[in-house]
Amino acid sequence: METLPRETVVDVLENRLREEILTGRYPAGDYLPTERRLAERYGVNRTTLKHAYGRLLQAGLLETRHGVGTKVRDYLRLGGADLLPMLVRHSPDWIGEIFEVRRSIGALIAERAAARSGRKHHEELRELLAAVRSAEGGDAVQLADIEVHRALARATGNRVYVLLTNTLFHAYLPVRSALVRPFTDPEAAHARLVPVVEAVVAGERDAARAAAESYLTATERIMLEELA
Amino acid sequence: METLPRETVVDVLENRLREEILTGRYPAGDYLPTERRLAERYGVNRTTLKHAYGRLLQAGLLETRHGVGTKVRDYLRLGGADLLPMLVRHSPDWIGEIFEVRRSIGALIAERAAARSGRKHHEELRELLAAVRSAEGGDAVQLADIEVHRALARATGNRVYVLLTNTLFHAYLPVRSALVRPFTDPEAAHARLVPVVEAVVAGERDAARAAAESYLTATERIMLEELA
DNA sequence: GATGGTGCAGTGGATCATCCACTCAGTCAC
DNA sequence: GTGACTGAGTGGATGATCCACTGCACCATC
Repeated sequence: METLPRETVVDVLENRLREEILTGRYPAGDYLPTERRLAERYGVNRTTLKHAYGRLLQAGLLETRHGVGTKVRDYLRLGGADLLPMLVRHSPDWIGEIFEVRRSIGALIAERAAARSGRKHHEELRELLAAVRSAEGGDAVQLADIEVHRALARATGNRVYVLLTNTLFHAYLPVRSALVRPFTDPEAAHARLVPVVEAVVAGERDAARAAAESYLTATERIMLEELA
Repeated sequence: METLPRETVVDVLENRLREEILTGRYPAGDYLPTERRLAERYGVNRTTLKHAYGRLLQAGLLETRHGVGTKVRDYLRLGGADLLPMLVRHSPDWIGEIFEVRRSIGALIAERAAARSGRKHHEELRELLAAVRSAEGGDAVQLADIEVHRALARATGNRVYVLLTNTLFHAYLPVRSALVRPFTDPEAAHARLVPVVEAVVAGERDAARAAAESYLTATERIMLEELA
């Protein structure tokens, strides 16, 4: 059973506003119209608008000052990686840059995991790797694959790598369905991952780094073919 | 002129709720009390509570289903790096892990910047480097230092590195004042950065990587002495 | 003319009461 | 059994209202 997310008014309004900001209709540094005016323009209640504002504020796109107004932040300069999902949704040319970073950090993680992981991690990695092979359907394989990468990040012993892995994964989310190609064949997906896990389990840092790099390069190539 | 942020009711409530979640009073997976009950418990209006909820929802700590309730997400497993600021505020032992990642990624950025940056970047780097030396006061030096790192990230030509740098910087923010030690002497701070910028400008990848690594290790050591 | 206080208009902050939409479990006719 | 229905409880959305804050024009004072 899957719970499908529903589009609330606030969701729609949030997306609309974000789009207007990202397209430059409301340029960075500019003040937005007043809440009362904007609410009227979009045909919603001011309270509703404020809920949408709250999210964009939390996301780092807006900046509010009581008694003055709300302005657009210079998000490209000051924003964090959590902006990526919305940036990708708005203009997919981010994907290439994300892939490059993913490749470098993935290699880093594999190396650290090889250096530091313990028996518990190794067992978990092997289990999750097996799950990739037995998953059915590209979607399930892709998710199983992601679980392996999460486990690799955990195996570094550094929780920040887990969060970073999630951040980069979230960045793919908006276009995930378009990136399912490398995972249509469970056997192939499994085979590509094996060298990485084996090198990590064997504790061979350089091999792990190299294996991760070539794994990521390979899947990346297949994905980009699809997008092109 | 500096605009000091004021604590609104929503701010206070948000922090309070976040703290209760991070301390495990409301464990991951559990449903929170209903909005009406919680609002009453904290002595605020339900609308106000919803504003606070909105932010925590956006931050990935909560998950709401219409007609059912609001539950705590498994943020440590599924959350992104944007959670770091609040995690650090709650338990500072994250700092060590953040430093390690910062070091690796900083080295990565320096290497890429050395490989790809152009004359424009070089000029900007030199200017910002000079600004470190002429800054007055630990706080200003620290900010000038950050600007150099932002510029290094921009010099990679990959915008994702800029966002990642910001994310890691945001993670320090809650304890920034405690990490000002390396920046009390502008000359010393400047001198530590020089090798990094010079290697990048010279286009020497390995030297840039090594210089960044040793720079980050050095500042990190000074910072950690302070915290201990 | 420069200074500093004051009032006002406009902004966002917070609340309240109320209704709508959704979910789920229990009920009941079939 | 099966399936439609109902009601209680949940979050979603609204509109009206008041509060707190900011910036500026104004003006008395010096």
